[in-house]
Amino acid sequence: MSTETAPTERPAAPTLEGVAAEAGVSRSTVSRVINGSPKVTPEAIAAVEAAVRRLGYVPNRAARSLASRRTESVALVIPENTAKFFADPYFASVVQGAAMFLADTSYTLTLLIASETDPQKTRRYLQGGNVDGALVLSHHSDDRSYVELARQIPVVFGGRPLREEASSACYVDVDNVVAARTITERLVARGRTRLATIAGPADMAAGIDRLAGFRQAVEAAGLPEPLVEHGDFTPASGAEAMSRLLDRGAEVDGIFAASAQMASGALNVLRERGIGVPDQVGMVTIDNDYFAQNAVPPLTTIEQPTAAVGARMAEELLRLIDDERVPPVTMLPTSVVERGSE
Amino acid sequence: MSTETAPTERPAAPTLEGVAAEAGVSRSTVSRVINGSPKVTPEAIAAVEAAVRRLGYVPNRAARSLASRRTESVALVIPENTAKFFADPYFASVVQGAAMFLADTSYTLTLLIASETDPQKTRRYLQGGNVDGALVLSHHSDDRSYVELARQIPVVFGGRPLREEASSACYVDVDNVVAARTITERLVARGRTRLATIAGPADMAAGIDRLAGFRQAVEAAGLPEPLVEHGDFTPASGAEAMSRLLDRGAEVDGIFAASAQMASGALNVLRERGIGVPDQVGMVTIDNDYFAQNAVPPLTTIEQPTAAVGARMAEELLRLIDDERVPPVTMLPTSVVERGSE
DNA sequence: TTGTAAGCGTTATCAA
DNA sequence: TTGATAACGCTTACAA
Repeated sequence: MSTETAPTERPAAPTLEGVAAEAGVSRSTVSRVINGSPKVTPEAIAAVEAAVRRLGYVPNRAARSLASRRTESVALVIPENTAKFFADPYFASVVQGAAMFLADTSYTLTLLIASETDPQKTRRYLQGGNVDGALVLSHHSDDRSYVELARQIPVVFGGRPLREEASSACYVDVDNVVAARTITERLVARGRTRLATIAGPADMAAGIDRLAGFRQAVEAAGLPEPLVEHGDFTPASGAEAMSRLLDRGAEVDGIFAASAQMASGALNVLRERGIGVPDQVGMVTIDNDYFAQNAVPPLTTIEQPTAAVGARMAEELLRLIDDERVPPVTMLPTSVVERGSE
Repeated sequence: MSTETAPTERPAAPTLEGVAAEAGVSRSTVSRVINGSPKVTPEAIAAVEAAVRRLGYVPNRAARSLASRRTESVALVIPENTAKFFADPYFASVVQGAAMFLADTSYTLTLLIASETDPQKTRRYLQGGNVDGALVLSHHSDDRSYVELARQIPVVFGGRPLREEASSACYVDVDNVVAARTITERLVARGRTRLATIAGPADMAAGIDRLAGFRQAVEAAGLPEPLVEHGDFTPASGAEAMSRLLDRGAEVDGIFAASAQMASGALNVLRERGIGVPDQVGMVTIDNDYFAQNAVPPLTTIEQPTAAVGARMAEELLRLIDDERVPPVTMLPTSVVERGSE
């Protein structure tokens, strides 16, 4: 009868100590080689590297972290309420950008869903030395706690946090005001004069800024007070806002939807009511995702460098972790994608 | 002159030792309380918990991991080549399901982008004791290495791995054969007789299985040999496949697209060529994502419990980690969503 | 039930 | 340049 009880037989992983023995040097020297210290002789390096290869040695992260007091990992904080977080192409792309950037570094990305029921859990995790820093993709008005967090550990926000007073935090974003103004100007250039907007939430920076940009364009063109209905950036909310807009009875010939998802929902309503785009009403939006691309008709929109936003966030966070200076605000450029829907 | 040089002043985090002193017990007792050991008196528990609260103590993950030899974290392995991984609503939803499930446990989810240029990096990470297990969402033919990996650490696959010989791995999936057959039968029930399919990649289980299910339905109905064109599940590939299908000149009155994204691309081509759906040709697909929902016309499709797949994967992985037995194959049920496009 | 003490695998300090 | 040796903060036999 075998005395083995373990269902899975895993050989003990080689340790730094084992490598030291194999290479005929001390643990310190092995550690130095592993960490690329310059103060090691070529022979020692060679011996250690050979031993590492022979044994298939991989440093133990926990031990390293315990001794060095650095985890080499950062958290990506995602608000739980954004249940469909990943369903949003914008977020998906930002995450992708951050993940790809970090993949080329020694850092690891930990996904942290911020529990609504137990916000403390998130803070405990973040402050418990589990990560060296955090990327926060909230955007919501309740980002208050994260702004505070930024005083405790390095944090980079994706999108301008509403409460900017805490200058210790830095963020990466696009200029939503300019983007909205620019795309609205296309509507104006097409001769649209009775404008309306399906705006985003009034408690999110992107919602506020895009509405502001839209208003700037309307005023600059000397057009009458525009109609405004709010949505929450989702297709369904866009459809509802569009209905409300139409039900107000006012004539509208140009619409700026603050997100392509809302534009997509709005287009469905227009189609149902038999209103042609761009024949009867022009439509422009923001986000060059598949909602904008596959809309019927395809939409003239603003393209944001979403992956670049994520990558830049990660980059700045690592800088912050290394105690380097980073600009408090980084604005990435957007561009217009012309598709004739305006 | 101050002797402080640290740019950021962070007070030393309270340790278990500090809590022990504060509570007037030994470190072991604190540890027991923290870990919910039953062998502690209520008084001791109260004292420790009070001390923990007073000090705001948070256990150090690295130390705990080092001592217990468990990391309490699992990796989500994502193939780098799937550049638009997150852009795929299916993956996004599975990740979401896994993340939400884990959020309610003590486990952490680490995003691991599998570098193509340096596959060893991924294996080293996975085998280096950085995680207690891994969730693999590859689906591709090159999942060979991951199947091997499953012999080293607990692994749960999302979607049937092509090389199933390694029975040490387990996976969670839906029955793609049945799903494809079922939805194709709707086409048949509508009286469609000249069927075609825009199939998925021939080197992915989902592609193979859906094609097989489609063929089963065609044969069962006694219909003639169907036309087959392959795509890679993306909208663009669906459009191209649709074009090829039409260019073959054969009359087709019913199409099964193996993914809603491909169906979406195909619909664009049909629209351009003035072919009405469902008037002239019926279309059914798989995935009840926004591509299916917002297609024109909205598509009759198969709904998969995507989030549940992710949650189940995570659940089984934790079981595996606890050395419990889990079924090698878990099939989650799908359902038909009728929208009249067939 | 509680405490003592020996690790867990690295890094870091300080002599040599 | 190298090597002892002491942390790092926690878990876990083993004793009491």
